[in-house]
Amino acid sequence: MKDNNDMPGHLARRFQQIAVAVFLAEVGDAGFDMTPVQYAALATIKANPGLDQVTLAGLIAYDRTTITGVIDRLVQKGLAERRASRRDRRARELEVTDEGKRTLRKITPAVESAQRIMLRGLSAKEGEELMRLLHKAIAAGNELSRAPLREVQA
Amino acid sequence: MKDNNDMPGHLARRFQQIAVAVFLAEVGDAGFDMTPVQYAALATIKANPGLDQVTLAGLIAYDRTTITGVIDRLVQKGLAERRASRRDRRARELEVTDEGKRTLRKITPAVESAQRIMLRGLSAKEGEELMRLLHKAIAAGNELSRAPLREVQA
DNA sequence: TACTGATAGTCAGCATACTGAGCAATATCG
DNA sequence: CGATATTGCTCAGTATGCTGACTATCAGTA
Repeated sequence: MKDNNDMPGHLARRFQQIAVAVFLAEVGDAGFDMTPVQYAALATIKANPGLDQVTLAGLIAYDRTTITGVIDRLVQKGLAERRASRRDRRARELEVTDEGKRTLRKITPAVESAQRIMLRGLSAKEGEELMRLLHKAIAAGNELSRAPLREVQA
Repeated sequence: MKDNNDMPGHLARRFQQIAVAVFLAEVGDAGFDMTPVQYAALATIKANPGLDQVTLAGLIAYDRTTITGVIDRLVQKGLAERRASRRDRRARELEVTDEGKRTLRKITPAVESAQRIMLRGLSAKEGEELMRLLHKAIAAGNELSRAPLREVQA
């Protein structure tokens, strides 16, 4: 009888659950109110100023319907801006505000600390191996979800 | 500049995202409408007939407030029953119905197929190593989430 | 036994995620 | 050019997951 705990799907869920809890705890202790999803979106906007929502979704593998709400909240907190594009009036160009940049700078240590904590049961070598295997499994399954990773076109 | 894709938290999210999509696709193709969370709950009730909701939550590491809705849906589909306990009038005893048992039997091949697909990018050895590392990381982080795994007391 | 604390379950509220539908704008092709 | 297809975004609806609060009940103790 196969136990739930021997199923990769169940382990995936539990690891993610812990990862989110650790992230929120570290970031919260540092005095910030931001989710992992919001952080990834904000950091990606900063690295690609002026990108549109679909491109952002592709870069971090979010569903396009999820991005809408995430950006709503970043905008509402004053960390990002959403402007109509002039080249394509359907699209919204995204920018990080000055306060968003300040927040990103100050929050980074807590984010990095969270990444260490969620691997604290593993040696450095095991941690790297886990990352490698996750990468490989994800690459093979990328197209199986509605929100696959998409590279930017040059 | 550390990329999102080098952060274990982000990889955890993506792997889980793919795992859920694969599960829903396989189970849906087999003609069933069940989520990974519902499946784990139903299978665990079947393996521990008469258990209460808090114990169930501990066995699969769900939050107790999440369990309520999951069981609501299992009951609504006619797959499980919720009865008041006679020993403790606060508690609800959970059972799998006959149809729930039939469903579990018939759905198992699709569930196992999903587990294989989500590891299809890895060799058998790599798949086992990924499971081992996830187990180890999860064990170390178990107490960091609000819904840790709890063993049953004998 | 009365008081205190802990426990089982639910609920409201918020934040992902997804399905499917729809609108507006752009791209493509006959 | 005009019909059609595609694309960017949003919205309604559903299902996790969590925080925090609340009720009912139970357990332990003075």
